[in-house]
Amino acid sequence: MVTRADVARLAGTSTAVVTYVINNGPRPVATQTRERVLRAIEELGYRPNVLARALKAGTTQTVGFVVPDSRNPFFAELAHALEDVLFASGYALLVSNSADSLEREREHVRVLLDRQVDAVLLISLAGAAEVEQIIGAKKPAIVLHRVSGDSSASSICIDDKQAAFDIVHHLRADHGIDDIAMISGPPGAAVSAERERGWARAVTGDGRVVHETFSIAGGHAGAMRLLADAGRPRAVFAANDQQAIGVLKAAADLGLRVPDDVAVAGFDGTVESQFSVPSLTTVVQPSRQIAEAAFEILRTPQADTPVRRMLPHRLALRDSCGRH
Amino acid sequence: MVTRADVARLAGTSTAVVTYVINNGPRPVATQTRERVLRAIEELGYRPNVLARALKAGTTQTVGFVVPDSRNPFFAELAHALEDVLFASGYALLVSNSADSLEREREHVRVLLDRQVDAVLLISLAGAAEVEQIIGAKKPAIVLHRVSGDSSASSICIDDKQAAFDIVHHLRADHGIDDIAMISGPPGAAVSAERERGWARAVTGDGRVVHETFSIAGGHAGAMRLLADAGRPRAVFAANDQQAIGVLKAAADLGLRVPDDVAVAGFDGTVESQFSVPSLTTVVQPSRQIAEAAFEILRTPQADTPVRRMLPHRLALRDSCGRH
DNA sequence: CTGAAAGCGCTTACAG
DNA sequence: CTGAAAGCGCTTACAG
Repeated sequence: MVTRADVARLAGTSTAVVTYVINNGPRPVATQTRERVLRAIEELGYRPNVLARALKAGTTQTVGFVVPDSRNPFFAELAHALEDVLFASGYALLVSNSADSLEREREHVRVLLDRQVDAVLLISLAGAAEVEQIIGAKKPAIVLHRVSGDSSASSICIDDKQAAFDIVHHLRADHGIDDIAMISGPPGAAVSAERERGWARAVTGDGRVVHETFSIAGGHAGAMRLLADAGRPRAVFAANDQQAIGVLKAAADLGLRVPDDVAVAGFDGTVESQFSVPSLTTVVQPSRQIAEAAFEILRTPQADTPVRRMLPHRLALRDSCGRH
Repeated sequence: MVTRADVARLAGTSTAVVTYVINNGPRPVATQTRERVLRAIEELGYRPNVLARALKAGTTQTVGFVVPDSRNPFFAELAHALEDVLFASGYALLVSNSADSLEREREHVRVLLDRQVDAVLLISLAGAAEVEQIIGAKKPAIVLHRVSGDSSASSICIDDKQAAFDIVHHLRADHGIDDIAMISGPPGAAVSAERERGWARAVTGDGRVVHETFSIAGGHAGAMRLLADAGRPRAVFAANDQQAIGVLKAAADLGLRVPDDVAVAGFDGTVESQFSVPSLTTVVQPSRQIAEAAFEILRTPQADTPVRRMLPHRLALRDSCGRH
């Protein structure tokens, strides 16, 4: 392995000068010397050891991202957007799966901190208590969903409650459907709680809720229960697109037509929602902007007060509700 | 930040002993001393700096994984399985997206090597030429698809050609469909070339191929072209599940029934293939075993000869071909 | 069984 | 503008 010392030797300078050339500072280097160093780097095929730099400089240019399940297309889109934004600035992203276990979430945060990440992004299963761990380690914590008022973490989110209200209200007001059930996330899940509130407000308290995991299988199971009996609802609102896709499948299994027999709406706006059969009416979260906002926050030296950003959502009205 | 020196001071020992306790070696430590060290660690809430360890020990316990697109559910499943397997042994996974650009693929490999990953896993867009770069850096390279005979990389794959043959032959032999078109990947894509050969052998050379990106949109676009005209094929085999889901959507858009008007088969065996409407007949790749095999290879000190593992595939026969 | 010391590959004041 | 030297937080021969 070629090191800075090898380059310095070949260029006939000190290692400090090699560093100055590579980092364009903090001291100036004579043009001639710079040329020699550059040539030596070229000749040896030298590449700096990022680790050693990190140890000394105190920044790893690495960000951690803990999600419940990286296979969920929405989280995959978020992670992809983050990676893209970060890579452009020389950062890398370490993604961890909490697998719906609070214990694992905590462990992953710890491991990420051990690895000296510069910041931790988090989709927390519960109230984001691990955030204090991150703050304690003097690293920025950014939660990518709604947090309760007193958390010391920054957060980026859309208005989940309002968005849920909007889409459910659309079913009522524009399609005249009153009987709207909801498939929510696991009891206590931070992400779905607000969406449930928005739904409840829109249906003015009437309607069944079932709690399922945030997966296609969860949505399918929930829908099989909701739609099997005669008193089935005229519409189902699911807390995420994965569940909604499971609902579409359950309807097909039961021989029900969507949207004629039952209308379906999801939440997230993943690519697959555009191509499901039928295409899915859903709330679109601006994943790219969320990623960009996260990067912006973690780049700017933080004051003591956490940053809170609420981004706009939009509705995608498609075939699963009748397309208008 | 608490360091080993702080622990040593509080425990009244040298930093070496602290290391011996933490690493359980390589030197023995008296029980009493160990107790004192453990207590000091506890009291200070000390956590080792993984970076510093990596610099000295020469291993980062980090593995890189370069994929064309981490949002593709199959790659997401692979990455997830890898992360799971790796995490259990204290490793972390760094996922990068080559975004269908050979240049980006190369750049990502370089960046991963700069970050001193212990090994690079790769789904290569082309012939895996970057592999030599990795080998040159004296790191294990493991390609997660078929490689040509002379590569010095290890590889793990299924028999793509045979698998493609099997599923296409099933359509012919068991469903009596002769007119089977294929939607393949972009021209020259390493992953789809073998699948194309298997299809060609099964249809005995007859049938149209169109080349599209490995996405739902790609499959949709390809199918719109194939299925729009009167002389449309009776079945479409897509090079991956994403494309196949796009085909299902295109059929629905055109008012064609699947499988009555057109049968559809995919490749990969992602979770979404089980829940599409109709459910998708596909080749199932054993993602978990691929991940486990990869970890096994990178753990075992490599001989000079690359390891080649061919894992078994299976067919999932579902509604999109008539379910038998 | 334990400690003092060198060193992993960098960066950065400090002199000159 | 450049170099010698200390140090980031660890690990590991080498003595004792």
